[in-house]
Amino acid sequence: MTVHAQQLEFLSKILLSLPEKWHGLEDVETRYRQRYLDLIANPETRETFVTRARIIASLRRQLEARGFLEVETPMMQPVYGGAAARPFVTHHNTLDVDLYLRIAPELYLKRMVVGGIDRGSEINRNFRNEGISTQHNPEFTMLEFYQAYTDYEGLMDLSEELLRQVAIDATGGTAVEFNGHTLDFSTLRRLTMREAVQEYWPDAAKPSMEDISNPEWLARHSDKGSPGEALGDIFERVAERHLIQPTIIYEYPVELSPLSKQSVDNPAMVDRFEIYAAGMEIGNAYTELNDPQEQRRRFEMQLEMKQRGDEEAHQMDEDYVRALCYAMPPTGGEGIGIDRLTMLLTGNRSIRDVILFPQLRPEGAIGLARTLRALEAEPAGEAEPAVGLEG
RNA sequence: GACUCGGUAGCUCAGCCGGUAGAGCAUCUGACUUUUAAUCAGAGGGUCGCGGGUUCGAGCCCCGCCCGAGUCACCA
Repeated sequence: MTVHAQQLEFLSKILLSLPEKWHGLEDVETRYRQRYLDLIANPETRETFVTRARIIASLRRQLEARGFLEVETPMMQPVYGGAAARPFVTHHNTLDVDLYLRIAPELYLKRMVVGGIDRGSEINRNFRNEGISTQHNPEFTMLEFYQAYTDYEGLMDLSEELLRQVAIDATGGTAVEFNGHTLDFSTLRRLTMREAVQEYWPDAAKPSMEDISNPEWLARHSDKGSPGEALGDIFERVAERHLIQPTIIYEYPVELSPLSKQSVDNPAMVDRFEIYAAGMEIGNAYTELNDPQEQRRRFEMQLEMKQRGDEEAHQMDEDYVRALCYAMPPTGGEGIGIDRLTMLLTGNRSIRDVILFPQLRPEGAIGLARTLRALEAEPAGEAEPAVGLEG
């Protein structure tokens, strides 16, 4: 084919050479630091972010169809809460107050429920001032949704429906390849935390369910201060990494769950579950504690833990307790980590591969000024090809 | 924070026993005119992550540091 060009217009300058086409850009540091090059050179990177958008759109569509109102709550909070994590601190000059970047939107979304918005959701960033790993970025995206007049069992069913459909919308089916495993999102297996400890106990001599409820047995197998914390500790060490297929783990110890409602038949446990897949926690849900007096006691328990040196213990949130005093209906609430879910549905093993611009250590001087000056110093005839070719 | 691995041209990488820094692609120039990474010829392109040390001589050996990845710890 021959093109008879009558005019040629340059749209933009390109001053640095692009990565090679055949191998693409493989250096992971460059891929993260200069994501624009990664997107240009590696089509599969672009595809990951297209899929990420489909995942979020699917969740939005499904929640909207069920009557959830999408809202936005503060990212800058005078009191941080809703999770156990160290926060980032910033300062507002005019008000002269320190504010925390939120570690979770939970307490505001439940204030919303108190106000009569019975179904509400939020998809946005949380910030946690903690380690960076293949599963942790300091800012990450969380879907949280709250539904009045349901409980954690209702949320188990809802979670199953949401995840099955989001897998279909993102990948075309419910079977997803991840790290050598085929994950089946058509159903969620349900196990109690104690059942999981028993099932994945490493020795042939498995503990009985009575053992796993026995404070002495728990104390023997963990150095944590309370039976509940010990159970959580043992579960994480024994079972968590084996939870490859999407699984619901339920019945959590009350010590680990200051915002969850206690089980009717066992006050040591709360009506809470987490969703695991590929050995990762991707969701967390519970029947919300809606008794203001009990909530105040739980916060006080957290304050004691803080005084004993637990940096991640919950702060007292007086206004939240005040809100509960106006009555929060029985409510179920859930959070799903969008980044980790995207990892699973796109086959990426690092959270950095599903966050467009992940957090990295500062790069230091780039030294581009000299390069640009050198290019400018070149003779105009070489640097600027003729424009306006006549055919 | 600990351990392991890595950092050489724009990109992907090689570099032996310590002896003049290489290839392919990309870029530029010329030729060619058959689109599906890869036609031919030629040219330009390097603070071998940074700093010290050993040595006649260090990309290579030693020490320190920086950056990254992975594993572990942490992240209930």
